[in-house]
Amino acid sequence: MPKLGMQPIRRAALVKATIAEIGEAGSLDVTVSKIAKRAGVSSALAHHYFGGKQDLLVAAMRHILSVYGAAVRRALAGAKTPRARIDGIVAASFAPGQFEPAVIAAWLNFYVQAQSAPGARRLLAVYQARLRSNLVHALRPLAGDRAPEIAETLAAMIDGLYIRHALGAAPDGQGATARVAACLDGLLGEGA
Amino acid sequence: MPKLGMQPIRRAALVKATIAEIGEAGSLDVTVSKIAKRAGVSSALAHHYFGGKQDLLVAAMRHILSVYGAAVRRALAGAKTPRARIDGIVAASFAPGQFEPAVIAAWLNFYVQAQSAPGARRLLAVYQARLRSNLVHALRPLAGDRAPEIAETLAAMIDGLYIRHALGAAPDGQGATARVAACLDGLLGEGA
DNA sequence: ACTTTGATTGACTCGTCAATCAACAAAAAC
DNA sequence: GTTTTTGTTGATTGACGAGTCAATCAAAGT
Repeated sequence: MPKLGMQPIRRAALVKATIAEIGEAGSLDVTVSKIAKRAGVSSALAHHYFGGKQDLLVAAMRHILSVYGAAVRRALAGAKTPRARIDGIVAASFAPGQFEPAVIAAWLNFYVQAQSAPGARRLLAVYQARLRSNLVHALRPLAGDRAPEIAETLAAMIDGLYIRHALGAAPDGQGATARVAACLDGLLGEGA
Repeated sequence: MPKLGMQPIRRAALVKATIAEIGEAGSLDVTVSKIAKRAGVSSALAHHYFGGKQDLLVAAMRHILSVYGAAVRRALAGAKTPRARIDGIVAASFAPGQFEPAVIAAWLNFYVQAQSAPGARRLLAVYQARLRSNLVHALRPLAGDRAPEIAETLAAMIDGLYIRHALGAAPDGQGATARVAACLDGLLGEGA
């Protein structure tokens, strides 16, 4: 079987298996052996393609974030009006895919990691900055100078609603979108 | 040295040490030995007073939540107007004590635990329900029928802003209180 | 004095897991 | 046809950590 060009295939499989394992465990307390077994290889191979357990976990987190980033970009591409841009960002953040157990587990553990792991903190900062930038850009025509602070408020609402829906009874984002919209209307309604 | 009535003292010391250790590690990946050493006792004693590591961690989480609950209750006691009640809840949620590294670590890991540990999930549900109840009660005179949904929105904002401040550059809650107030004004401003 | 009882520990067991290594298989290169 | 490169694993190691236990110590009760 050992054909050429296995590297990217194995890496992808291992990352996928890592995410699945994290989702099943709910935490980063996963073993390399279990991951490797799920990917259909030996644990030694996981160490071969990734330096060690840490690198595997980082790669998994990075993959999750890149998927989310791509969804946001896709949502923004098809939006013409400022309001549609905001709605797109919100919709992407509350898309069904974001509420898969593995994705929820990844995000929550990412927050935990961001406390102490400089790499994770930096990555989180990048994604938060990008989100804020997108929101400010969309809000500028609607709110003028108040765009930055409203963006911060919306970003916090997105995070807060996500966690509440992720850990609450409703396993999807139903209602969250409407709640953000109502809040935005309220904030835009009152003049400077 | 072995006097009588050491049980509560040791338990308290062990809980305190556990929280400190969690704060230092940033995660629940702490060893009983380290905790016991920090509390000035042997690891065997930790197993003696608590059944095992799990119980120790649960006790620590429970303590953190009870401290927060007490702070909220204290804030509500000295508030007379509905608006003062809301401000009190918000102020308690963003009090300096809530942003100590150990407390932040506890909350973030509590979210992680709530995914899969039924006990943690139940505890979280209780505290969220209590927060929502307090908010609805305070909002009723101000918003009438819309109190429940506005409460949900405020609760999400509190959670979201907390996480952003906990993991962001600002290690305190400065600005968060004002942002909640502005959002609330917006939501109350527009009629049904 | 003697016994019971709570407090306390050091030493030990047992399991787990990350990481390493030597070796083997298959394809490619020469 | 040999050598090199790439893919792959089983077995092993070394460390670490949770939980147990028998034994010790000091006070309180009788």
